[in-house]
Amino acid sequence: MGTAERREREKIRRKNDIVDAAERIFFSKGLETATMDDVAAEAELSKGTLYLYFKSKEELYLAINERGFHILQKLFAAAISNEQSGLEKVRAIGRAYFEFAQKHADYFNAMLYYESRKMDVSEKNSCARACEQMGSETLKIVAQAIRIGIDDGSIRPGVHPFRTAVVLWGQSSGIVQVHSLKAKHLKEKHDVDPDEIMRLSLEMMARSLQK
Amino acid sequence: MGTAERREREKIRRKNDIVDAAERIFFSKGLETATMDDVAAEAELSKGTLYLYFKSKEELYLAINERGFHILQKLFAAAISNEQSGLEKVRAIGRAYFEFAQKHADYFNAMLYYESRKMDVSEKNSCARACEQMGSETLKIVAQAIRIGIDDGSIRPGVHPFRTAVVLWGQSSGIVQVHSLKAKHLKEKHDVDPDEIMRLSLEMMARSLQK
DNA sequence: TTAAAAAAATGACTAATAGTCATAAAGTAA
DNA sequence: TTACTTTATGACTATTAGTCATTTTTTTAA
Repeated sequence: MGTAERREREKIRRKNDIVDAAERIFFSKGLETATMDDVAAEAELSKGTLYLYFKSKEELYLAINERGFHILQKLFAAAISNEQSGLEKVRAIGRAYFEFAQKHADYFNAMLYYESRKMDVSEKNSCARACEQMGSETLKIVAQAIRIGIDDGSIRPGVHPFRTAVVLWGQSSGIVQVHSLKAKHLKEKHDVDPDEIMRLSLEMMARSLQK
Repeated sequence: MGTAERREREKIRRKNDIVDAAERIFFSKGLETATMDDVAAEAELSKGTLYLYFKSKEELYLAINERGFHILQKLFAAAISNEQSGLEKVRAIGRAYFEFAQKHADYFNAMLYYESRKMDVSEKNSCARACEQMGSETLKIVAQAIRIGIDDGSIRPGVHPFRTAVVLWGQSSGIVQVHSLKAKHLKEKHDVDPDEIMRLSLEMMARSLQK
């Protein structure tokens, strides 16, 4: 009889429902302000039960991060397939990342929150592993696009695909962070349009791959 | 009589001593793990007195950040004056930033911790203002170096100095963050030398300014 | 159907820690 | 010496992550 299997399915569904509730709470109250009691109430569960499914607040964060990474990966896959040349693929990935940060700002901020913290390797949480794995895959996607660009001549030869992918990823993260965290400041104090900064950054990154 | 003045001086010295103690505690225990009781003990003060000088843990963090910004600004000033062409000045600023992140990793991490958090404008703390002010000045230094580069021909005309400065700043932040937070991961999982990533990033940023 | 066993759920409880405040000590001025 | 001001204290409160003994529900098997 499939009792165990059914229970397994229900457990997964339940975890999903909890993450749904956690998102509603975390995204509306802010990651730090929201409490586990809030999440338990929103999920219509006792606190003890909540901890039965997620053994810490961090694990809940990470489950949300994992969802964010999934969205991002899909956007990247779509971006790549829509373009011909390698350079255009790389540009499209950059645009997709910027789009993600804007249209899925909640996920982006949640991911930013955790990415900017040193995570010990010892924390071998399954979500953490999944996120790390997806990060690596993303890098490989960019490196592959660069390789295609070198072959089709849209990217100058001599660039090291993987290392360059890491650089582009880091640079993009920084710009998107600036856009997300300093948009108001840039606009009000320096009369600079944050979207223009993102476009300019994309252009400059593309330029550094050409010639 | 200069009683009030002397008291003012002593208050500033005391605040400094507290920040010294806070650094020892925060830098050794980690920003989140360290407690205000720890800091009070290290400063040989009661907790109540500590709160007389800094009204929150965040204000202490910010006082540390302010010190970090000062160091960074001095490094930038030195970097600029050591180079001739505008492009070389910009490169030197980039190198100085990377150097700061490595040689003053504690300050860098403290700054990163707060920079990556949305700070409300309502929090009109004096240290927060000072940090913001220094951030703006730093951007102006970069923009000025770009202007010099356009004039002396080492940077292509047509770049908008201030916007480009913002882009370079954002990109550098991202790369330095990657270097700081993912160094181990890059080395172990991808066999990539983090320092090489920083050098490559500098080279690519410089390339995007030339031609 | 029922009793024993297993799994899931509960919420009162603990521990940790940021921040407060009534009280006391030290310093200043007359 | 006395009245007043500033500085210092640490016991106390409030909040919240995480635990655990107990209860409720579900499953299994006779």
